[in-house]
Amino acid sequence: MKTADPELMRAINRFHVMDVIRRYGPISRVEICERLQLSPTTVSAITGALIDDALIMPRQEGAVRDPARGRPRVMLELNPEAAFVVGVKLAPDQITVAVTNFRADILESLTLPIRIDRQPIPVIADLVEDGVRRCVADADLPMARIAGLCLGLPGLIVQSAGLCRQSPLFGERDVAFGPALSERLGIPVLLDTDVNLVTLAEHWFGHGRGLDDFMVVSIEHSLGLGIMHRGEIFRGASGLSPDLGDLLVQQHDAERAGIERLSAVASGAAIAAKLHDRLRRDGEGAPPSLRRLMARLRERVEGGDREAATVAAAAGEALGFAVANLVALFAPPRVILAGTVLEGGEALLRPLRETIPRLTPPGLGDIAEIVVQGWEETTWARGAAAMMLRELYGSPWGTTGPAERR
Amino acid sequence: MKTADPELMRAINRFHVMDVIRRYGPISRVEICERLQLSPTTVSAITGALIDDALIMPRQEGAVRDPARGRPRVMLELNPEAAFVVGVKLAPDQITVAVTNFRADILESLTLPIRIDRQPIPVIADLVEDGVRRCVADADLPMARIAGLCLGLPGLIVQSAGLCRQSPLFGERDVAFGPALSERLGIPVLLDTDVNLVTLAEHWFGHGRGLDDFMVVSIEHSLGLGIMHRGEIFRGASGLSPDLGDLLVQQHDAERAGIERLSAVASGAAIAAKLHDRLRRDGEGAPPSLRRLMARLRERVEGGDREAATVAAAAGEALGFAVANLVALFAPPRVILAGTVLEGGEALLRPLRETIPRLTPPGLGDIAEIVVQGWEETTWARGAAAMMLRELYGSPWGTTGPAERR
DNA sequence: AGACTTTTGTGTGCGGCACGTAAAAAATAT
DNA sequence: ATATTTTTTACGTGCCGCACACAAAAGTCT
Repeated sequence: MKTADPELMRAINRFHVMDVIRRYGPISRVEICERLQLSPTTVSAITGALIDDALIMPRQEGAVRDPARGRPRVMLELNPEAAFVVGVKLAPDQITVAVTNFRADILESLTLPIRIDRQPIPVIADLVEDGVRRCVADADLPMARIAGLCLGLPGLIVQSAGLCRQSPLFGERDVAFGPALSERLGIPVLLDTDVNLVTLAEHWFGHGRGLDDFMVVSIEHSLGLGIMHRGEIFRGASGLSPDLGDLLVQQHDAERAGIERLSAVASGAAIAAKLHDRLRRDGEGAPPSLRRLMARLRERVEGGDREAATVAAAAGEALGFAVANLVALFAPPRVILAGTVLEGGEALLRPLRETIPRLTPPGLGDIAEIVVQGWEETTWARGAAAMMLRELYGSPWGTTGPAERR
Repeated sequence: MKTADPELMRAINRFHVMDVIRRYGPISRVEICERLQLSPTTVSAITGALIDDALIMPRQEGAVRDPARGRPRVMLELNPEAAFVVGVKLAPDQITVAVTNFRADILESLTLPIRIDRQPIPVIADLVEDGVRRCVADADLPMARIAGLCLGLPGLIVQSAGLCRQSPLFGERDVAFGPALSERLGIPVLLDTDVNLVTLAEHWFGHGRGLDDFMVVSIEHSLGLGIMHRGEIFRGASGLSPDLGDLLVQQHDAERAGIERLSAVASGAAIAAKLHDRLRRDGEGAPPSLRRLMARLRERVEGGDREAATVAAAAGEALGFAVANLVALFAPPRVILAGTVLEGGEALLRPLRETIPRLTPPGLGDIAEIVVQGWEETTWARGAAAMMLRELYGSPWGTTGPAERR
């Protein structure tokens, strides 16, 4: 923790004001005073400075109040054009790019269904750079107006350094992908786990709104775990976010009992591998995308394919085991399940839903509520934007918080 | 997070100065300036106030410096008599009480080998009250000079409320033991998990010194898990500390495969239960204390008792599994193993030591260093003192940090 | 040896900045 | 015009940092 000086004090309060305007805006100065327990003087000074910086702007209309007497309130809101940011998500089979404004509204997005899995790093960087430049151009913005970029990908990431320690997408370890992109595009680049972006998005706009503690489990090609803990994204000691795939589970189906990494049982990649075998045996080709594959899984299970059902059930139970352990540790009031694999249907979901309460410790069982979040391509993009915007808001100590539903 | 005002600013800096003096004291004002990057003016003002409050005191001697020229430094150090606190630890078979001064030096301690397990709550409270009053009297202090008491016990504790949600020591749930004791003794009482006290003690004085991230696994009657995360004791969402015993493990010994709570395999209580059967069968009486029991376990294993060895090995492996999972989540640079059960010897320790690196994810394997801490009765007592002192230091946001070895 | 210089640590006015209180000004409804 | 509510302005307090003065010892010159 830093020592305090007037500058820090100002930064803290300025950030709070920004944050309240983002969450509850349009909002008047008096209301900000109430929410933050700051004096009108301070609020006026800070909002004045923010208006001068064009980060927020006043709006005359809409100042309704019950007894509409007295001087009308001047509502303040974020200036959507104060900054623009780019969010990028890398997955094994696609690159997605989105441009948002200062309110994390998506202005333009672009999906490239390209298999980047195991491509050389410079090639991936090329693809990302092209995608970003194209998307920014489509949004009718010059690169100079882009304040920053946030890129999410699966793996072990040291966010602070923009370093990818390890990822299923990269053949190499310890890739400084953040600095490399920053160099290419000439803008600040944040690197983070894809699931952390979704976690932040859920916090600002989704099921995590109003909650300072919740957990997101994403089940795509890789498994991801995002933890919101006391309003901050939880990162392990080295700044590494925890990797759900590295958790160990017990296999309790009889044939091969033993300890395995969760990613070997329940990830999209693992399920795909097991299903590919099955499909090939039956003379079917492998579907091109994870989404298609999951649709195929569901068809098969509904068609009575026992083997496919077993694969799905094993995955669901293993996930349940892991989630129950996580609940025991973090006691989150809500667990959000997300990811393409959930489209595999009830064959996977039912065992998962049943296992979690069964294995959760009795004292905590009533605490965690399980929510399944239909995956929207836009969710993560807003998350990436939010992650970058949080930097721009100038947070003195980290995360911000959820937006009010309006 | 609070909004900032000059008062908070002062509180932050004042706390920092206190903390630096505790960690590195005796220390001169200049050195404080260097460490905290505060101006001499500020440091002088703050130390002046602290001296006025008799929390710290100057000391002329010992102001050595390489080229011993110029005005000699006035060293500042904590005033050991600024406050006194009491630490209490409850275990199923004993109550331990210690009185410490403002530097967490133990002045007087007292161990009552009483089985409190399942006694009615008021009886336990009586015993604690008596023990505390006696120990304070032995330290030649009137109760009025005791600034507070911190009590550690196994179970699920909501520290902020002094509430014991659940404990192996109490027959009831949701016992407001903190307020009850506070009422009886007329002093502030903090309630916390016993392992959190040890964790804080390790941070201030032990193997966690200088580390902002580490984990403590305590293996006594119950299993305990203490996590130091970014210099703060990690608590789950509801303020509950995670309970290691609630973690799930796979039993991979053939006879009864399946999912079990770790506490059913590796806790002192579980081992004791299994061993009692064995001892009774052989016509031996059950040893009175956990420590004795563990000695017996070791004798047996060294004497070639296969069944005892199996019990120990199963416990070790299950613990290893759990710890490996925790390492995957928190990536702590160090894991401290502590607790009476470790005195059970290599039969338990070896499998534990072997399992952890085997199951730790490859990317993190080199990160976590495993340390076995010989259990000292004094450790937790200093922890309890530290926990209470931290409050007295007036921390604006939580924990402090390690002391410098001198 | 004694006075002077050098060196370093500590305390004191002063300005800057941020917050808060109180009162004035602004802007509308009655 | 009056009442009411919001916002701004004027002023006071507290804290930090700067520059400087003061304090105390070691070295140095006469």
